[in-house]
Amino acid sequence: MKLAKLYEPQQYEPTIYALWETAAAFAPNPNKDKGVYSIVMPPPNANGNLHMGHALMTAVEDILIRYHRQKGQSTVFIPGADHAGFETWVVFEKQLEKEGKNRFDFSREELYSMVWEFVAAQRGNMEIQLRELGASADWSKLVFTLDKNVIETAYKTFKKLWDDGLVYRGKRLVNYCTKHHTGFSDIEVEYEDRTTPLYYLKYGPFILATTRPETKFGDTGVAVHPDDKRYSPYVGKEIEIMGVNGPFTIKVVADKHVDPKFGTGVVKVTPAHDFNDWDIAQRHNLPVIQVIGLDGRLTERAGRFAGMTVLEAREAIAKALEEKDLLVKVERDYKNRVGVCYKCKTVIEPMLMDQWFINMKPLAQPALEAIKQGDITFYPSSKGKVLINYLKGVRDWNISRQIPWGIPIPAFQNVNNDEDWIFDTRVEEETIQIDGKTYRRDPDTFDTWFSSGQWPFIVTQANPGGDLSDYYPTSVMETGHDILYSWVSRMIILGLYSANKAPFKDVYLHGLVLDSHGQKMSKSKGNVLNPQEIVQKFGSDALRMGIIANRGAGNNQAFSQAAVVSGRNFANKLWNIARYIEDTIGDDYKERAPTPESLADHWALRQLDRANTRITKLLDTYRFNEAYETLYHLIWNDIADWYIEASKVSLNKPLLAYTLETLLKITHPFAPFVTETIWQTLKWEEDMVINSSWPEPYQEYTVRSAKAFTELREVITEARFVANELGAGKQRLLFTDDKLISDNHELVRQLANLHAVEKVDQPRGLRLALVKHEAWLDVDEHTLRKHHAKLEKRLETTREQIKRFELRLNNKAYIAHAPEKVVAQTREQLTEHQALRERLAKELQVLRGFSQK
RNA sequence: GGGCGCUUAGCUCAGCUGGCUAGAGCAUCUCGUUUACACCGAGAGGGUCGGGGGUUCGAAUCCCUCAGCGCCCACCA
Repeated sequence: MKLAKLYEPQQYEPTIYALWETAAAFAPNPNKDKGVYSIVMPPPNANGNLHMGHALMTAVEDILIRYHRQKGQSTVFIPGADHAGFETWVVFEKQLEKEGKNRFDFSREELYSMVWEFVAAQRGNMEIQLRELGASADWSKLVFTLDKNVIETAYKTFKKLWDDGLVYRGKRLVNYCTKHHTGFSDIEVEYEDRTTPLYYLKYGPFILATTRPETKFGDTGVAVHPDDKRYSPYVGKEIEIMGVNGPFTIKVVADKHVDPKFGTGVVKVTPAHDFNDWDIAQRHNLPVIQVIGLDGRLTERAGRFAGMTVLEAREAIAKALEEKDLLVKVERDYKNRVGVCYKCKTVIEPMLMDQWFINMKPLAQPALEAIKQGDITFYPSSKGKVLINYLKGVRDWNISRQIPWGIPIPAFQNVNNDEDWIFDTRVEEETIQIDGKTYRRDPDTFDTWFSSGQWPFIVTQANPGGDLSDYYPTSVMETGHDILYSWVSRMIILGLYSANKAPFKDVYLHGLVLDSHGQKMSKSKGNVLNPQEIVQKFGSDALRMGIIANRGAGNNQAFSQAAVVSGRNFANKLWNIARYIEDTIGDDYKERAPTPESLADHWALRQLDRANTRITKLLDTYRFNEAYETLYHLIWNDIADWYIEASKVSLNKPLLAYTLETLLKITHPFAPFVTETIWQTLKWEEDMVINSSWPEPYQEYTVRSAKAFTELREVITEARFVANELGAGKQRLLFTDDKLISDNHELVRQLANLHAVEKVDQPRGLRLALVKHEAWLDVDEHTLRKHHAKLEKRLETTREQIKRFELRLNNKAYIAHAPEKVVAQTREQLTEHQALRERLAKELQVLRGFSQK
């Protein structure tokens, strides 16, 4: 035998993957007669390692890819690697710090090439890991997010937005991390509940509450609600305030933003350091004064407090105010929500900066319509609603980042005129000359999402491995639900804008893979599971099946090692089915004519056909867990438990071969390695299962024979059940004149583990509670009596069920309204249960007879 | 405050357009080494589908309501 007793995945997986790769099995079929199918892989971070989320992502995407490839579509799975702008920059800068270096000691070019080397050293790891996960991606089509074509396309789009007036340079408040020295877009900011003191200050004639006394040097107004009678005399007036650095005057404005019920109903307005205050200042023409610098320290404007950090200044100023008797009280345990940097948790400072913004409203409109019209279908559908809700309130997108690791923004500013900006892609030059004027380049880079938002059309229409335009729009975008806004929405928006078509037809969103206790995996908690370790331990197929089992779309769910173990066992089960078949018919058996002979043959063909139809339907609707469950039951409960066992009594070699071949084909998307290993070990016709065709519906069986087999199954199951209950060891089964049992007595004997199945003239012993057949277990009176109580209980349940069916059928409305099929089914059930009742009652009578003796 | 979910067996979760006795994996109990498989086989127990109301011949599924939990967004001077 070629197949070992135990399937040990580690022994085969690398070889199998290499086999596919050298055979170029992942390349799209040039024949597009059956249509095209494409998935663009969300590019993993080029310098990182894969986590469980990637394992789930790969499982789902690769199942779809392999399935559609087998269906004969020209299928491509396009891999990518992400430079991951800010993410990678954070890791790099940390390392730089460790070496005692500072980013400001280097030029942009120097830093860029340093990070490039840093990433290059790591690159390849994640590609190896994707291979381990079995991703059948076409590696010749891999795109790195900093490839020339990517940058060129990003520039083209930026130019188009520029020309269309959809991108603008604006001095705005942006979310700024003072540790990482960069601004963010609105959706990148995380919010946390923090305890902050709430200071009540004397402010001229008012008392007002603030959490940020350190910004008071930037105050340019005081605001009250327009309807607030307490303060209406002051509105519009300039009032004098005593401050820590002496008196100053300030204007009182009325603005609806102010909540009269909060604090004292008076707000100081600091336009340069608060988003709402900025808005108030815009509405009332208040000046803007910056008192916090990009380094997070107070500026000269703060007088003797200049140079202090925000927190230092807060304490110092509060103290100074107290000394001047300007501090009324402090609420120490006030809780408020503050924006923090999602990497370092530093409090985000709203900072007045010149940045490039994309005007989102006009761009979001077509995306909204596309989703509403159903041009894009979401799985789960609720995520479509979430996205619509987001797009309706979408705000302008800040795409400038003050980090060197990314695509340089192709814009230059006239050194003599701040307002004069031009588009130019000569970003490697610090300054350029045009018409005798000198322009200095923008030192910033694009937000990573600006280029990755164009990913689907970049990798299809500008793929360095060849034109893949025919594969745009892609078939489905599969990614994590946590990047619905940051990525999926931008892809839709920019796809519609640049390529005039939504970038994908379907969106399938998976949830987070949590640890076994339902906690989010994170390095700090130390609960991160490494997919590689799981693969090493249980095999790639096991991880794939374990991670999709019992998992619905869009929901976060705990990782279950038990499910992976179950997947490993399942792979082993399939392996052993193959072993049995190899042992029975040899490893080079070629005949596959699936001509059913025995009842089991007919039944097996029907089960295969039914399962195949069902799995096909489920995969077409992204119901992976149900598809897997269906497959699991087909293989384990139908084929292994029944058909293989039945074939030991009546062997049909070609049909056995056909069964295995079909199983390998439909299992392949779920368990690519074990199926290919078996396929390669047995010499099947087609060279590789990855290239095999998905089985067509096959109905060359007779339903009557298939049903007859299910009746035999009932006989066997009942015999097993009763024998088990009696606990009296191997039994003898008797029947009078039953053709089905007579014809299949050996099958019944073996599968029910009986001593013998015999035809008798006078039955004796315990009659089986069967509806359609009469059979007895040849047990003695003593055993029979023990069984009495159990029989009574069964009769009782049967009676209850009959009552329920009768009740339903006596309901005229039910007969009138329910579909005929359902009614007929109920009638049938009633008849069957009535027959069962008769038999059980009769049996009990016999038993009572014994008891009375 | 706005939006989106979740609550089903001891645990983790499936259950599509309402229709078999509500399912799976793991766990539990009983029996079993019959050469494909102990990563196994045969069998069993276990759920008033969060509570209440409604629509319907029929509700885990649709609607309302209450309770609990979670996520996202906005606001928090």
